[in-house]
Amino acid sequence: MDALETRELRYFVAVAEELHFGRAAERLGMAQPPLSRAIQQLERRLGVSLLTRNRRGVSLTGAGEVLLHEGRAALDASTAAARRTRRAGGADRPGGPRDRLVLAVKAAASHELLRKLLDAYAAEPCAAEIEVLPCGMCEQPELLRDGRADVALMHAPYNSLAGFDSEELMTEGQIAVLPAGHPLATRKTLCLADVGDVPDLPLARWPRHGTYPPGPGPEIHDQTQLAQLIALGRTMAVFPDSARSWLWAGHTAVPLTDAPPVVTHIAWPAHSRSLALAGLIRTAARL
Amino acid sequence: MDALETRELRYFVAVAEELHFGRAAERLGMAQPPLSRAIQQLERRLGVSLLTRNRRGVSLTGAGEVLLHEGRAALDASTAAARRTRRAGGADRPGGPRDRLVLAVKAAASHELLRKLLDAYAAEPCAAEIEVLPCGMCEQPELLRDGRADVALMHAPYNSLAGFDSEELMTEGQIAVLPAGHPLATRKTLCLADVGDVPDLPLARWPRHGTYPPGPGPEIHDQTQLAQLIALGRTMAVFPDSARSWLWAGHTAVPLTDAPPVVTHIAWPAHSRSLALAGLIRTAARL
DNA sequence: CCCTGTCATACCTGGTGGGTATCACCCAGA
DNA sequence: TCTGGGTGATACCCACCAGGTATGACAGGG
Repeated sequence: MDALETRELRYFVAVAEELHFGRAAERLGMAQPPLSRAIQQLERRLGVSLLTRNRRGVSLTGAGEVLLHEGRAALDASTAAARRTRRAGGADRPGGPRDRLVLAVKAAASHELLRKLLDAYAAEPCAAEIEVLPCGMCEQPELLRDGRADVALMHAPYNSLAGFDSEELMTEGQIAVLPAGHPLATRKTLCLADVGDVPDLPLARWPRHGTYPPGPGPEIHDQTQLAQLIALGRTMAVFPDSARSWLWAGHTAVPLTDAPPVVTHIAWPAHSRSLALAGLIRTAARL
Repeated sequence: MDALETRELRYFVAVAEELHFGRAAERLGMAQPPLSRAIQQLERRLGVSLLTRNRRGVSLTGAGEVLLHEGRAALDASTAAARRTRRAGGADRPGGPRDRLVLAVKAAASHELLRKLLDAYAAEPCAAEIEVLPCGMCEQPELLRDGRADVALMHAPYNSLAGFDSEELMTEGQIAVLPAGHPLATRKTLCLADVGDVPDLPLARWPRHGTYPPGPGPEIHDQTQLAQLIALGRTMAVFPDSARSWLWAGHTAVPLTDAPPVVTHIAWPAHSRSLALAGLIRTAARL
């Protein structure tokens, strides 16, 4: 049973995402006819039809959907192989560059825990060099899969730990971050029902994989913007307790009594076998 | 950051496993010179040296070890993409073949739980077809990774669930399976210390990924052979409680009081998005 | 009915993957 | 020290095929 060529996967994923041969070809930096032919050959090789070419455009068959998912995973694995190999390059020459780990952390996350972790790890004998890679609210899994990161701090239940190994580091409650002047801000505690549907303070919406969930709240793309909008009394947001560290003067934090606790994990690709990573995990587990 | 071509990975993995260009080329069905050149090109492309060609043979650098691991994973992902796409082929045509799931199960496992699961699932409306794939004692992860199976029954702590999603199905104790006439077989219970080092009954050894752990016991490669050797009084083995279902007349099972419990899980690749699979998992979780 | 936008087909070309022949090197053994 | 077997690297050649251009087939929309 033969593996698909990376080129075939790259082509198919482009077409499946664009649902348009011309645009896909442009994105791939090639002409449309060879792309059409390559997809046909792929379909013939697999003995399966992947796309239905109906009048005015293209759509995916069931098998096409499967190949889109699996193909993305395979491409990620392949680029991860290239990246991690490059990063490991030369690290075994004595006197060469030291082992190096890339740790993905939400840019918006509190840095208390992170600092503790980095300090504790740096004190270890023969610790590797840690490069901290700040990322968005839910892109750690992607970074781990395609090899841009080796290990990440994730927050259940916001991030899914599916497919990774992980260790639990910390559990905390959640707070509602409100404009200081708002009536709700005078309360000692709130529950989810209180904050879910406040007409003048619709919950801000974060993008998940590039698209925003529906709802009345404003669309947010970075934390400063959110902080601004809260201070202006336009929106509110729900965060883990440790978010108190970045609150502004115009903000008020009120504990949410019935919000699910947020659990910070350190997570890494399940098949990792690096000594440096094992050391970091051991350090983290001891915190 | 470009993904590596499948061909490059296949070549490198072959060389890294054989540590010999000639044999690797033979295994790949090609001549040695183009293989040498391809590996050189790969090293140049990555800007990293992967192999040290010393006198009399080849060995892996640190980066080479990384690429061997990551490359295997990428190749598995790629063949999984091909296999799963082929399997999904045509399943969306009305009247075409139904959706089909491949369930990997240890050939030696008791079939009580499996039968319950299959019966319950078959009763579901619009259940997919389940193909049961019997496998060895620890190859389920491999089958899931390279797409030969979609879902598996695994036994913690014998199988590692790392990298998969899973649901717990059943917990059971363990027993020692002994020759009926042996003095130990008269005991009501045993503990691990009792069975670990019996001079005339060394524990049988199972292969793990093709190699046998060291020890005095006989090397086993299938369950019938093991049953035979136990009945002959040459060895003993430790199994989950449900293994009682295949005991022979000449065997005696004695509960182990301090052996870790064996937890049967249903496990599947973390990124799966198939409706049929979701149905099977729901059924399993309700058992 | 033509025009436009889409994907497929036909045909050509250059790059490259793979083959054969051979070299360079290292160690073993006489 | 010479020689021979076994290793990976180099030189060179060829055929195939990935990719390009030009064009066709077909469906809607004005």
